[in-house]
Amino acid sequence: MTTHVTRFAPSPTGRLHLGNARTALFSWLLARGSGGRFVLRVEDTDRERCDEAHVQAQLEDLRWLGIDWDEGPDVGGPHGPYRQTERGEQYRVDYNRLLASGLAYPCFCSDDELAAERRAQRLAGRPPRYSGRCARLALDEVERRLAAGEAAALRFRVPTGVEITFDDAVRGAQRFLSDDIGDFVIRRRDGGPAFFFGNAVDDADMAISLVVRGEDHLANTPRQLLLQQALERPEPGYAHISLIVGEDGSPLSKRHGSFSLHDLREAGFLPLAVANYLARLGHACERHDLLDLPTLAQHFQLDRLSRSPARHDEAQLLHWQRLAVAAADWPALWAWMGPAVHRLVPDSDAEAFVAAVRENLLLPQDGLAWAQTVYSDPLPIDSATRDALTVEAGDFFLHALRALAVHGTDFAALAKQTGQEAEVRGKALYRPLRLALTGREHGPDMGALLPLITVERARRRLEAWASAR
RNA sequence: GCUCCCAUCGUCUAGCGGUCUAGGACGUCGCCCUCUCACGGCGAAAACAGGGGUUCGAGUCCCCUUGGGAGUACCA
Repeated sequence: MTTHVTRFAPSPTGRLHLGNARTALFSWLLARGSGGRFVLRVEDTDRERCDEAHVQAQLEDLRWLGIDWDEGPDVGGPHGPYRQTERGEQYRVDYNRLLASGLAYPCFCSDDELAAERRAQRLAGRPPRYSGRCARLALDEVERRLAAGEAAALRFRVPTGVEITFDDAVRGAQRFLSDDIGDFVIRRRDGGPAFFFGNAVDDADMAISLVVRGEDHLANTPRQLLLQQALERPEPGYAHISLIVGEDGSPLSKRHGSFSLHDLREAGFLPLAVANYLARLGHACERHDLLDLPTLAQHFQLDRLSRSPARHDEAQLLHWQRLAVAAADWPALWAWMGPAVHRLVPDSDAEAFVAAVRENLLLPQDGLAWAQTVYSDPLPIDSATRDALTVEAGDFFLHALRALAVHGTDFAALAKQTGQEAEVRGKALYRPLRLALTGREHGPDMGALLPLITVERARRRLEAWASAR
């Protein structure tokens, strides 16, 4: 098996999106599954939108998911620094090389001029590409303007009539024409590296063997290949994975609900559930059971990645969540349920409470609801519950009360005696008991629940019903 | 506009010219188990976007149409 050195290069402009998280996970899975390395690089060149808080938040999101890295801004490594804003030294060398060989040239065009140019091209039915105006400037004019302190960006001189081909690891052979690509900016007017440049140069410098990224970068790849060739740098392999779309097939966006990793976490999804879900979105995993990350990595295959966009599906996420909850141990679930539950449930009941309700939980809020059901005193009776019970025989709860006095929280014994005295069985026996004791028609095993409810609360609940008739 | 990518059950997908009366998972719906729900077991409904080719033979190869998506930025 090929050893993959992969990377994840987020731009810290906000929280980690579900799609980015999947890209990160796939990259990590490939590196770990092949015994390779995984590098984290921060592409923080957009000074307007990037900030340190976002960097920390994204690293935190990644760690939460279970992803770790061998090299990165916080752990260092042989190819650092791992923040693009700190790589000015590295970039300077390459800019000078390109300048010296005439492969790059300063561009003095203003944003307005550029916009006008594009508009005119569009109107004329031509593709909006840089005209190359500054590419033809006389050398002495360039020097004069530079000397006069005029701000200039740096553009890469794209060769004409060249065919750029590469073999995408998921999409196969790709072919692009250099004539379709306009000269693009590699250094911004403010001196910062433009995406195509920093991204391509860093991938080469950090010895990345496989760039895993969203399909939206597919058409960008020839630009980066051109740059790497011009700089005589090694070309990494590329794997362009399909994007995640919303349930309606349109690109994921705010209107589809919460889709940052952080939002999912806040909602109470377990990291293992999210990882298992993501690892199967657009990837045909032969295993259908809940897998830990190392095992997931073992079963992750590049050639089983789908080429078509994958829809986010809440039902599938919930499925993995169910399995993840079932697999978690009780202290984990207890912590997961959170302070609201901890306030209601006495510490001494914690383990028993989790054991009783765990099969009825999908999210922490479900735990809260059960805590309220068990520990509220008195238990509020809603009209639906009242209506559901009107059909029951009058003395039923008196019998139940007597049985409770004799058997305490032994639900099996309590039910048996109540059934005998009230002369009911099956559903006619268990339903009203459950309804009166919990206020709900469905729920955890009563044998486990009743000891938590305690004899005292159970008696008050039954009395309320006995006197209500 | 131009360039590129994509197209199998509702969803994620298997399928890499014959073994496909198209398989699995989730979801849905039955039945069983059961004090309820869930779990588990059994079963059902459910798809090759359309049209042309190529071929003895096409879900699988080619073209067109349609429908999605991306890029064409001094955003990544």
